Amino acid sequence: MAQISLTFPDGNARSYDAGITPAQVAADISTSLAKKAISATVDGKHWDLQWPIPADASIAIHTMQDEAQANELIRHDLAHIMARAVQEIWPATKVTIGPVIENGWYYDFDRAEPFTPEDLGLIEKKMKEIINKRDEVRTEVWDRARAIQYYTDNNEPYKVELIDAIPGDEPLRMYWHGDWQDLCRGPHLQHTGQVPGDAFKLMSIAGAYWRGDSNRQMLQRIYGVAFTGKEKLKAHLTMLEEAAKRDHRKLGREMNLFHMQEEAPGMVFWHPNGWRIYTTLQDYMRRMQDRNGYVEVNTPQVVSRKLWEKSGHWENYQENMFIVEVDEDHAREKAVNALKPMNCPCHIQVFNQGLKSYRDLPLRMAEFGSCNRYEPSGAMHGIMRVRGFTQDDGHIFCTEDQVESETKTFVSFLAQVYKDLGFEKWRVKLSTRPEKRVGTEESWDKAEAALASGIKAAGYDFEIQEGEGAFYGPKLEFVLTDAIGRDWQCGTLQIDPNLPERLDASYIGADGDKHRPLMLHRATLGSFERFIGILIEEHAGKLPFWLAPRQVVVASITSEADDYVNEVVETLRAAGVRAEADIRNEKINYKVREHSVGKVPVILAVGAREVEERTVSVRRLGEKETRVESLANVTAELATAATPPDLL
RNA sequence: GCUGCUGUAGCUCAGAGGUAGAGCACUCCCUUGGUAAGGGAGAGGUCGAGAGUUCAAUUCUCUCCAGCAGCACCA
Repeated sequence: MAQISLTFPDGNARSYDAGITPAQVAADISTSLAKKAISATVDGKHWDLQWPIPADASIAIHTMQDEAQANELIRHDLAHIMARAVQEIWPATKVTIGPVIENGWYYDFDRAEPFTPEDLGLIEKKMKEIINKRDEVRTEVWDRARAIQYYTDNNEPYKVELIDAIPGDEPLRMYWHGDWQDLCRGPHLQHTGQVPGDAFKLMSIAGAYWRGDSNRQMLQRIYGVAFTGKEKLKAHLTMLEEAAKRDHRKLGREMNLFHMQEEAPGMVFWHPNGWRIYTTLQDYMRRMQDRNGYVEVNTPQVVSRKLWEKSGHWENYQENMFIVEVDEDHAREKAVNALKPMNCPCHIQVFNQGLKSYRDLPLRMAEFGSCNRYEPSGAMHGIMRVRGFTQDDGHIFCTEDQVESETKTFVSFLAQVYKDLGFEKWRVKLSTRPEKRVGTEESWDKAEAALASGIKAAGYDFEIQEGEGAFYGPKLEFVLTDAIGRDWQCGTLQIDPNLPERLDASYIGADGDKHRPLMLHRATLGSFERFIGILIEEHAGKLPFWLAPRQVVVASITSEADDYVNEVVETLRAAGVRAEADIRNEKINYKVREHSVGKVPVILAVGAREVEERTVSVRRLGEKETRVESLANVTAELATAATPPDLL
């Protein structure tokens, strides 16, 4: 038997027979480790204790203390245990796939009857039974023909299809949890009893397309969460409850920011408080863009079909457009228009007026552009995904050589904006060439490289989303996360050589000839609607003072202070602070509670003492203590806090 | 758009085949109270829309609309 050398994390190496399993290695080290071992990492790969190690390798044995590996195994085993439970309860159910995801797993089933919420309880109970049985987990490697035959015999067509889709003809790994079998890459635990029976929970049932293809069968997906211990599960569930309180839809109501109603699905009715945030943000963005060399324009909402035909949207985007037909009786001729779903074609129209010189490039054109898109009904989400929205849009007309430096400039600009708005964590994704695309490989190489080096030059890292680019060019996505961890693309930067071509944009070069500019689509916030939604969730409604729609409430403690309250409000307003009086006949406790719930950052309470001393009692949102300050000091302090960061 | 669920007062929700309730919010009165809900009274609803079954439907059935979760979509 050949010998192999295994190197442990501490640097020591031991010699074993080739084909030894990590379970045997653990047993060789100590009986206690053999008991506690759950898996191994062999040459960087997560390795089942039962898999033989063929050659020299590095090895680390894992126990439940290794959170990452333990979670993966627990969740993966639970996926199998859940599928087994479902098939034991409803034997006609067909199984498909069940991967580990963040915090848990899901498994997709094909079953005629829909699962009900009550079924989740049944399944959980059955899962606990399986865990208590401590059934052995076994694995074998089968050749494809045998596996296909097996699944055909067992009437599991989805598994057959999965095998067919696995490239090459390498053998397949099979796993058993007791008598229940699944096709699986592994690794897994050694018996079902290793899964903590009190640290998982089935969360929800939802539809999901087989293989993510909306033309195919809709399956039923069950989601679960699982952790290494029940305290961790509890902490996770508590976190979800807390996150729900930050939901912008809930806070939007509580802070009286906006509403939406049935008659205008996907459209926002902004209330005074919400609109205050919106305009404050817009004023800030306008100043920032002015300072960064943008020229601002404004273009029409309703544009003839003819332009959309030229731009290609009529052909490729029509189902997402609001088509506007003018009534024949009132129009000279029947005209078909569409509400603009994006601003780019209009910006090219502005660019195309008059001759442009290479000296004009890069030309940074911005618009707070209102767009309307007929989004699929199921896609809408509060104000984060809507049908009517305003982008902080901009298009940079430039040459190929300018792309990298424009990218760098834009990323730095965006980073400053996000920082000013209180976002520490955001991610950049680079989406590369998709399968269906236009343009040469060479131009894609250049474009992708220009974006990549532009981000690096600005000092940021990025992830790559293979094949996720637009058909005309690669793009950057700047992603923020909402209260419950869903990603939202906010900023974007896309290289587009296509639209300038279609709409015949050109400039005169140094050589006196006409040239085609490139167009960079870019947005920093993305849309005011989505960004404000994210902003609310990020700050749990407690916006930075300068952005807060209501900044200060001056509340009287007794009616004798009413005149002074009004004077304080006047003083603050004169200093540029959004202040309002609350001289209602209510107790100070009541007023403090109400304005705290309404997320007003500062409450100034005044009673007889403050009137006498010309002071105010300052209470900041989220703080218990109050302090008494002179009116002059507080006014100066709040005036500074109310100043947008770019004006400080 | 697809699967499932939901729709009752401004908000959060209860309710039953016989015509609707609570708490908070709102209005008025009493209370002038020192930092997260003082007390009392009052007003408020075509029970998402339409059709069907029934002596009778807000309740049961169907269709539509909207929302929620997930999937798909997001040049």
